[in-house]
Amino acid sequence: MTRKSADNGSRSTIRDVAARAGVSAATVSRVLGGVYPVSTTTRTRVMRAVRDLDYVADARAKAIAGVGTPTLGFVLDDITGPSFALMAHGVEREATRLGHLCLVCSTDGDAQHELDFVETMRAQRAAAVILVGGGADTPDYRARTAHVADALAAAGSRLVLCGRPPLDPGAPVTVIEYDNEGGAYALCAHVLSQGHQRILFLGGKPDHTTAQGRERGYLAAHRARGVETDPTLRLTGDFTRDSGYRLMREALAARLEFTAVMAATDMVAAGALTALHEAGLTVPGDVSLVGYDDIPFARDLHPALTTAHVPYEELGRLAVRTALGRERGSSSDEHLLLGTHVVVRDSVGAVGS
Amino acid sequence: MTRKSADNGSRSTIRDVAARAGVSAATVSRVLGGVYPVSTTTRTRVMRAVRDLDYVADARAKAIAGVGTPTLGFVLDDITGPSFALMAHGVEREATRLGHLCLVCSTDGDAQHELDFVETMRAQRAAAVILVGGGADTPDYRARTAHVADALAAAGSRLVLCGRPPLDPGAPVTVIEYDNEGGAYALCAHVLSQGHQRILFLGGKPDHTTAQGRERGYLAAHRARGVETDPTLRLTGDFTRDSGYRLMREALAARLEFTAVMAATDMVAAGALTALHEAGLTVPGDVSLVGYDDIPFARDLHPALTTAHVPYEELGRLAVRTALGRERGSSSDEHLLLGTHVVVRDSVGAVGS
DNA sequence: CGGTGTGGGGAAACCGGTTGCTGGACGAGG
DNA sequence: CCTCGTCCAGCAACCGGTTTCCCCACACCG
Repeated sequence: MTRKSADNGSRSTIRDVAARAGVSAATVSRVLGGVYPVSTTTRTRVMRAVRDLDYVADARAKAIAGVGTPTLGFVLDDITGPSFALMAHGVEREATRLGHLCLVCSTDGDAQHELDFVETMRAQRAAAVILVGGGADTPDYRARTAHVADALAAAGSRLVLCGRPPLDPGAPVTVIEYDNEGGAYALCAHVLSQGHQRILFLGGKPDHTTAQGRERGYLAAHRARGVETDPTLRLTGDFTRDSGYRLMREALAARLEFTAVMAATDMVAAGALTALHEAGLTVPGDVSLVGYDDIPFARDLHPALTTAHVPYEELGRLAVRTALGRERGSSSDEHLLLGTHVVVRDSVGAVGS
Repeated sequence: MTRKSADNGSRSTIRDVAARAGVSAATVSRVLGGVYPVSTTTRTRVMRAVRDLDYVADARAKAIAGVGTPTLGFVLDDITGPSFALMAHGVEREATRLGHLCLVCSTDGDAQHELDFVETMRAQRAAAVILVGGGADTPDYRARTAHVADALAAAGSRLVLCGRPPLDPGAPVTVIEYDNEGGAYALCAHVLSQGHQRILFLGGKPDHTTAQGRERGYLAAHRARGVETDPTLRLTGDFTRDSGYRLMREALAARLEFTAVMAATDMVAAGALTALHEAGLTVPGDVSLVGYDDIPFARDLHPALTTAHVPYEELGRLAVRTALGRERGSSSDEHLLLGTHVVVRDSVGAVGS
């Protein structure tokens, strides 16, 4: 009555199974575990007891004993964002394909929360922790992230930065980025090639590295073509749909002059598009528009959005693969840069046509 | 050299900390754990050792010992779907708010995979498992799900069905649904009230309960208004954007007669809208369109989509709350039904106007 | 018939924590 | 000065598994 009673919600232990099968716990473990020689009669008896009790071994106990499925932590800003969702999907698929469990946490941009979660993952002895999505690249950020990277590395785990500002070289970190600047450059060059000279840039937070990269591309494309940029055409907000909507309304209200809009994100572009429609402007007739990310919805906007495709799902897959399967040079800090390409749809037209 | 060597990637144990602080493991545990009386000098020594070694207690070991954060499992079809993402967000937020970890798994509609994951969750001794998203309501499904529900309940855990066909009464399951039929009824009634008589229904898989509920609402609204329904106007596909696009093209090619389209999903509506645009039809001028779900993107379609709002995020929150905080009647099977309401935007017009 | 090899299974140590119980040291009071 | 009570810390058992080591029984062979 003191223990081993199965009356309350208590799960049955391996010893319960052993007792029911009339063998020792060791034998049950061996039957279940694998390749140790066990006589057929014993095996059947044990299996029968297992089935009768509907026994499942405690994964945590197995983990502690050194056997068992490693888990992997996954942190993102907000699963609600389509690009994050795509990465999450990639991560999750690849993790389960490799037989890993996936602990997830969204931070809503709270850096402290993020750090806390990484600490939790360390306590969980996660095989790797994947941090996803851009952030502010402050010295403070670098220091703190480098510290958790060290802590993780010391524990035999690994920190993966995915589409996020890399740390100083030497930090035990795997970085997987995609080319924000290159994609934005190509995209902006495309718009410029249609004759547009004044392109409104709807950016993200000023210290957000993803936003910075895309703005750099925007600027570089102008420079390469010898087109001067007007600082008043560069607005900052965040990566949400509402930001795009609001920024666009403000730009319209301020009577800013532009013939094209480059949004830092497809979401921003979607909001901007709605604002344009509401103002009675047509796209691409009156103004051209491009986004960034190529989220699935981009083609269902009207007009279908010209944007830069980022292989988000593949990014997530890659993150877990490199995090887990880093055979050679266990401490080598890898850095991958995935390319992006522009996909032309219907939202940009030639100026003056 | 045999053990306790910290050379490889091995994390430090509580005994390492104890040794370094010159105390026993029990004392370290008590210092860290909480309220047990410990002298100040000992406490400082231990804390110092903890900091030196950057020690974090193994959460799995704690869990096994009966202390520690319970986790909770979360299964969905595909995190990429906006409504799923919303629910996932709600689940995750509420779980972390309550101090629980969140193990996630997406099944891509594979029932076997789903069952496997639930089994894994049982092995993890998850506090609850939340199954999200509709499925086929076959006898086989009921039997298998009921079985895992029993297994979970026997282990002191709980299965939560969220927006998904309920089991036979008596099964130890918490069901949280939203009113598919009612929402579809209201939505369809709204369309009918604008004078539309022939409404194309773009449905999901025939045996999918969510799709069925919405179709029932569609039919009931017709019946209530005395409008006859034409079976050839009810097409089946799935809940994806591509399905809507394809179905709409087929309907157009087949020269089906209709003045309005009711899509089973906003995603389906998005695809359908694009197909309509491509065919040179205007919405709502030539044909009216409604969706279902009120995903964030719905208002950025052009025209902004009239649809039924489902409180997905709240649904997720509620799921974990009821799953975890079921105080009274530990074995009572609860059943919650959340209401939906139609949100009118610009995609339906009066017929003949 | 006895020695040896081997297959099968149990006792016990271990994984990394927690906690009940015990006991020593120290201060206070008689 | 002795005794008693309190405070603190350690020993050891326990959580639920795995695995090493060992022993027993049996078959086989000389």
